[in-house]
Amino acid sequence: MRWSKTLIPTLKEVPADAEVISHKLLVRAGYIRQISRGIYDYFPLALKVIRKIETIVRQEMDRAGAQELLLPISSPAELWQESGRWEYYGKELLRFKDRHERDFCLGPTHEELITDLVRRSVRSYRELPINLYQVQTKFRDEVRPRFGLMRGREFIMKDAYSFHTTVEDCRREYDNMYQAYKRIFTRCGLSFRPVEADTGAIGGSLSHEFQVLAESGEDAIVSCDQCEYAANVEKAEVKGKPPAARDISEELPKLEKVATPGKKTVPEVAEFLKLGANKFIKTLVYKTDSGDLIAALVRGDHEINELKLRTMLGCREVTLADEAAVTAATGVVTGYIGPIGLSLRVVADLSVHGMRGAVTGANEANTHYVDIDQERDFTPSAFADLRLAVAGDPCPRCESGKLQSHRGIEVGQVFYLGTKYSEKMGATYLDAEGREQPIEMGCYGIGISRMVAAAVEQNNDANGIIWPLAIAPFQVLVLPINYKEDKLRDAGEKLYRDLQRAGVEVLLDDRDERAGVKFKDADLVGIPLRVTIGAKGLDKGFFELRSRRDGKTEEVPVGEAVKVITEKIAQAVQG
RNA sequence: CGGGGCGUGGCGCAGCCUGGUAGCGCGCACGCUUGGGGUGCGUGAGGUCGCCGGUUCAAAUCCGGCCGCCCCGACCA
Repeated sequence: MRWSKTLIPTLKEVPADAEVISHKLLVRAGYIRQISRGIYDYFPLALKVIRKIETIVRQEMDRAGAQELLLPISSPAELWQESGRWEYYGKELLRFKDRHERDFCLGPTHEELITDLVRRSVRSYRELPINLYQVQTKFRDEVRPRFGLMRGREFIMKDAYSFHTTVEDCRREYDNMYQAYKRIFTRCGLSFRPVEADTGAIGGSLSHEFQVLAESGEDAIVSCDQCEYAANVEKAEVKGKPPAARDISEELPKLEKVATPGKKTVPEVAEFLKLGANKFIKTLVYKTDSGDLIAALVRGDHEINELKLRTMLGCREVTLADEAAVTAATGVVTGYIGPIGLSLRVVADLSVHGMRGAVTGANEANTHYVDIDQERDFTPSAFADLRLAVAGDPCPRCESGKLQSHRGIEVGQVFYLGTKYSEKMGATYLDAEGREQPIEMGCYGIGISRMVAAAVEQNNDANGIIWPLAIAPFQVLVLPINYKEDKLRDAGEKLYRDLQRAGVEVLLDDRDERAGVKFKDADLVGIPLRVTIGAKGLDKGFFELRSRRDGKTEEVPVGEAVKVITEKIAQAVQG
């Protein structure tokens, strides 16, 4: 393509509403423009990148045995009512009515539609397994869209759903998809890590996320420095230690109350009593979705993982209770709550088990207990792994490993769903004995538009974007320095034609702009290879071939340019 | 939803406190100039100052309401 005929509205100034680097660069380099919060236009270059990613995704999905189809973006409420998600999904589901006042929504994901499709078209075990996928726009009315393409409300996603007769076969497909995903992200040139994940609103019991490692990532993940274990912190298990053995002869100090006027938080009381936060038992009162208040205990230097708490309590939601509710239920102001003599149900993290010499609120204002011996002074209704994993924690899988923490951008997720949707929606098949059975399901998503942002987060410098070759909008930029000079223009036009003929994806900067402008735009836009055609070089019979990534420039004889470039591309695609 | 910030030509901003002619840089158009990292000079076009209402002789500026956008939190495949 010709630059002069392509809409690439580059900007000199950083847009005021962009925060992360990918958002800034994609806007500045003329790839995207915001139309409303979390909703963007994709300019021609952005669409090229998206198409490149989609192509890789399609090739690997097809190779893995999946088939592509296309489901509608809007769907009637009835299907969502069947699965229960019309209520469950809440405000994130964008709803509207048609002219007949019938309820509809824009699909945030497509389990309902695909399950409906399969139940109406698959009858026999002979037709299974099957894996169906689509690449399509999704809409989620996110509470807080942000960071450009990283968390949009409208975004492009590849979603696949597989259907099986047995759990084993479904697990086999899960692994098949896991491997396909590794190939996809590798081919796209991303540095990523698969991690164990929570299943969230989709449901199911086994899941991995594919996280692109980047500082700006919204997800915190931990990984073992010795073994393969890696998990989203939401999910990361914490290995509990059994309480230290008791020395019978040891004289334990008695439980005692101390005045802690006005000191409410762990850091405040710790400072006041000159004790480490790890001597504290933090008591947090949560409200469950059924309205119950429960107290959750965790060691003072740790944080409660609300997901673990929710899972343990078997409820959909837990929120920190507000102060008024806490005081109404316990008669104590927050900050001085403690498990000893508390009227609420108490659950405790393993870190609290067997604590001695501990400090916690005494359930009376401005007072804390000190020298608590957990086993002597109180017994929670249950101990469980309830805290957030942190860097330095022992690995839950291997003997000697320690966890490290990273930030990641979730670009893909695979789920084992089981029969959650098939049972609710009556998606069944007849087995060899003629009995009706619910279909086992898995689902597998990739955030295509988010991958664009993730790729830029991982591949940029002070001058702009540096696309991995596999997903770059063009492989080569041909840049004649002065388009008014016939010699340079002709050489540029010829190379452009020759490269196209050789199957290279090439953009020709045929604008009558000064060299500096073209160079700046070239760096910003991030095409991996640049051929600079200047008078000095051309007189000596060569072009300059420059790598956007490392800035290295080599002189290539005019006659060999196409060969050198095609070789370089072939080599990069392979490697 | 809670907290904070912002809304003035296409983009980035000043002006607002202390009411009276709407300004700067970039970009854009034209001319000359320059021609290997955003060239220089000149001329020019382009703005209901987010919207509605109020105060006032007079509102970008003061007051009220609403809308939009950004950040933090809650939320989230």
